[in-house]
Amino acid sequence: MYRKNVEQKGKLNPHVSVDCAIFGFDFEELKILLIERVKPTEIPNDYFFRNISLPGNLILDNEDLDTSAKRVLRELTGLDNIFMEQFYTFGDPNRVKSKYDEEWLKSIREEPTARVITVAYYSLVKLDKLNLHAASFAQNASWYPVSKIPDLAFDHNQIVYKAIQSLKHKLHTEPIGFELLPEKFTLGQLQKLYEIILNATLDKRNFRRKILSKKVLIPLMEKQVGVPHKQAQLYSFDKEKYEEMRTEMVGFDF
Amino acid sequence: MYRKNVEQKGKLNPHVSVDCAIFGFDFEELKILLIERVKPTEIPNDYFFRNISLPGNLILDNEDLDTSAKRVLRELTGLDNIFMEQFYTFGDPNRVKSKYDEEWLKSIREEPTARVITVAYYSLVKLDKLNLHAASFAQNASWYPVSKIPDLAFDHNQIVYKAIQSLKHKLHTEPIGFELLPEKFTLGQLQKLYEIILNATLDKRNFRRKILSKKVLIPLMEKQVGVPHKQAQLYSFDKEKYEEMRTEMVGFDF
DNA sequence: TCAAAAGTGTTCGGTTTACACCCATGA
DNA sequence: TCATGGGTGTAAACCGAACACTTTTGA
Repeated sequence: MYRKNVEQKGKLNPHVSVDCAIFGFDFEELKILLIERVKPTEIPNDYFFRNISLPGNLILDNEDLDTSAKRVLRELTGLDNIFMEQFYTFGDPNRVKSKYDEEWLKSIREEPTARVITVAYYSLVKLDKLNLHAASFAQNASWYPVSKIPDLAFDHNQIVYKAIQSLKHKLHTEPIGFELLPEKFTLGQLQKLYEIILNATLDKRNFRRKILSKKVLIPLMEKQVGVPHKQAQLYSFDKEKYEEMRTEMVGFDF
Repeated sequence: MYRKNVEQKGKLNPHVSVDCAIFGFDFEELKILLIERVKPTEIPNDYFFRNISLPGNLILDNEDLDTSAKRVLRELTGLDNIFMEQFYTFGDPNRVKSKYDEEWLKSIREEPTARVITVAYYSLVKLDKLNLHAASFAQNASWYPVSKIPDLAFDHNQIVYKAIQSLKHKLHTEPIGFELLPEKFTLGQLQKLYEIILNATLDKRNFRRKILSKKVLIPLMEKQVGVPHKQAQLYSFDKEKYEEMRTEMVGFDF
């Protein structure tokens, strides 16, 4: 059914796929969205096997790589306009690592033995925008803390590792943290996000000073409600202003 | 002949290529190595056309992407152990931009209309190690200043642009400048390299202080000779020490 | 009244910047 | 002797790091 769904939209290119490392932040941990497929197997005394992997798919033959990655995201999350960036391409001829991988490919691909290279993207989603029960939210997708990622199919553990590296690096140089937070957020939430992704503890006063000095946060006329402590000022990210500033100056460090 | 030469080594994968942006530095400018192929054409009154492009080739079917890029480099320059890094993958279905591109593909490819996505690498070579007259230095390859790059085949102008961006970025965060200089170099040469690649002027005293404070340059017992001014101290880059330091600390800025 | 996070300034030390003159060499 | 790049120190501005207490709220 999955295959059919895709084929309606064009001819699959059996040689190139995209895989997406989709990150979310729940104010506690950095999470990654993985899909699990269960398939009966012919191996005796082993009637099912689990195939946990990154969401991804073969590209369509008339489709740009970015478009393809966006499609994978939309099919899985129902979301458009998600922050997304290509970070690396994996092409080890031995990417298929186990008998399970082979079995799995046989069950979903027209050309299961074709060599496939995969272009990997990471993307950042605002969890509050995501409706996990949307009809479009297909398959057995679930969020895993990046600190507890299981054994994945193919070379996906390696891809996830590199995705996290790239994310960390990007967080140092561009204001992408906001992509993981709701439109309205507190400085405390932002700080926690930085601390968790960078795996460091930051000084509250210094962090606030630094972030506010960038002049890309808009303080809202609104405060947090329903928290058992002092209500924090809410801010939103001024993307337009940031884009302006970025074109003017070089090296806008975060 | 070119095709045959490659096919001896394995079966070509007609869907994926690698392209290499090879940079060199002659103490004056940053240069890039481009190849030019001239082919008779059937277009009336237009008996030849020029095809200037990045060196690149289809990958072999049993070959890793990095290996493939190394092969392209070795076939062209005769050099092994060159600094090399994958920076982006280009997969626009309309990468073939002109009638010339189509013609060219027809003359060299088994499947000239197949869609090809290309994994792009940049690499840095020490010009003094390169023997332009080596037998292995095939085809009409020549160095172009990056400030004067002609119209290239396919989407290669775009690839070059992104390669230069990546190189600049990398130069800020890692000591890759040494890869473009001879083993023994002066601080003046190093500074000039930074100034040219980053397109900025740097203060001599501050530059020296900063570079020397990293403690990865070994002052040699040797001075420049044959220059019509004071002879400069020669240095070499202590790669081992740098690797050590890098694993210990994070964020070794250049 | 308690727990939990919000909010707020100052000091210190290191880093970055700006800046100018004499030196050694080959032509 | 001239043109060319090599080599050097210091002061001021700036930036990052460290650090502690009061406030507001809901439970």
